[in-house]
Amino acid sequence: MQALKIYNTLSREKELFEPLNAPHVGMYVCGPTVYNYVHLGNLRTFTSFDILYRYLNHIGYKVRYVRNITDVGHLVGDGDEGEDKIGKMAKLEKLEPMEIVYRYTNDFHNVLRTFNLLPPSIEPTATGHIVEQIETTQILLQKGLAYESNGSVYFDIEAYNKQGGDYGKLSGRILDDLLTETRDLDGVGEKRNPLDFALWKKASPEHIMRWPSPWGNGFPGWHLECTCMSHKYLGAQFDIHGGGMDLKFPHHECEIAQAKGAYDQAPVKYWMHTNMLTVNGQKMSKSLGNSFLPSELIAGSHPLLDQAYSPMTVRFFMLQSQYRSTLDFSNDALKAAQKGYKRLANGLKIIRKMEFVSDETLAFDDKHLIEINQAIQGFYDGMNDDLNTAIGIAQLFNLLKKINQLYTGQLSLAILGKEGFEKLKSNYITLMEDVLGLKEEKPADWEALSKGLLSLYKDFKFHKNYEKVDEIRTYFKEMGLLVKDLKNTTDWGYEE
RNA sequence: GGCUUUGUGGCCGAGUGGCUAGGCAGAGGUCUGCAAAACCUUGUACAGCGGUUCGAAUCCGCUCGAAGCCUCCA
Repeated sequence: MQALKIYNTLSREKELFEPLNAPHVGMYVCGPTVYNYVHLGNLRTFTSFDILYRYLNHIGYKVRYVRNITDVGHLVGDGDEGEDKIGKMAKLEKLEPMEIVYRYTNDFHNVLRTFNLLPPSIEPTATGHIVEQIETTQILLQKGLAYESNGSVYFDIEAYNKQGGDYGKLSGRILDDLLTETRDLDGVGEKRNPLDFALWKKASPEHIMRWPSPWGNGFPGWHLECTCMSHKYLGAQFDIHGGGMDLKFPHHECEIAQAKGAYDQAPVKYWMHTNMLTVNGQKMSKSLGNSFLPSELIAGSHPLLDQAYSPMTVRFFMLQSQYRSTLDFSNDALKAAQKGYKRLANGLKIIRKMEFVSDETLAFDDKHLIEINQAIQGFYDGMNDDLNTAIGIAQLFNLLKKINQLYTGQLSLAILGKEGFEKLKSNYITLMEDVLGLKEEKPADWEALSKGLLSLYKDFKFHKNYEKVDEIRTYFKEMGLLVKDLKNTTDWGYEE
């Protein structure tokens, strides 16, 4: 097993990853609120955890990866007073909330598939776990860590900290400072303390999404779902919890408080947070209006884009930086990424078809084997150091050099030796495809090629070179297609 | 204002006490019908100012710049 180190937000240090129940690993990642299309910044976070998931699997762990879908409870605007995001969209578009949820859940899944992210083991939804959320709320009430107020239930942060809680530890906040800052704010309303957050909210008469509860009709608070679902599927304690940095406070802080309060133990061993994708130095976010949809990127249809970029180009671009660094989006950077990715993809295409051929007349030189081993080791060293995909990619380029040398005949297979070749081939393919998830993008539309081929066909036919004419017909036939000689033109069609 | 980061060559982006990151772009070369690709060679970078050290881009301090969180956000 590789000695993987990951940066734990809780300790602010890189720690050796030691699962609670090796070889099993429990991993929870905060998924999207499905009230709108996911943008590129969201995608970066999920891509980072896709790498973690892939790498853990690759080095032999059995991972249960839970990533939720938030389909209720996430409110618009300030704290606990705003409208439900999904309910709002439903009203706006005159649709059922569930129609909103499904539309954007489908979009989310399509995007992730396009960018070659593996699906999680379990993808639970908040609305599917109302019962669990009510139960957890009851436990917290019983323990005196929550209170009911006008049909809503709030988590009592002061009570929690008096009982030994450490609200603020994850994000480095000092409770007294938080209290001082928020004391001036008005509109505390139902809450004893402005920091207290909703576990259960009473539904106003016009609120669409509502469930019966011991406190009347209402809906769960946003932070609660993650606590309940991670607890249900991963247990009271699990290994990894991830999400974007912007969720550290208050969302993850609240999760810790709820779980510790209800189940008396710190829920998570390693907290991981991914950094933001920026555009011209500013965080990409919907409210700033600088976000791209993945579809706009692929189509090149956004005013800030010079051209279209393929999904794997974007994936490569993201993997060139470490997940804890901000990554600034720019056309120049993406264009450079495109060239880099295409080079790697060419390597994949080349090595996949290459087989070892021995040649007794050439002497084996272990220099190349050593270099290949170093590159492979370098890849693992990089990945083991808090998933440094930038180093991983750099090592892939070192392997690529050998592949290209073989391809162009500047290095012969015999000199490299069978062991070196097999290592080169299997590692290059596995590390690139399985671990980094960078696959070949084959041209989906072969219209241009077929046009060229038909043009040659016409030429051969005109010169009565029927051998070549038949050869071209065979190429089409192999794809289930048929060349058709029409009166005025030549075309292809599907073979019936 | 508080908390947390961050400032690397033309661009992107790793590294972090002494040893080549890598990619893109640029220059020279090999190859080549032309071209492309590929390969080889090529970059005296680490915001500024002090300090610690035999030695700092890397540690410490200050200054300046940037970002994130503190309110929904991946």
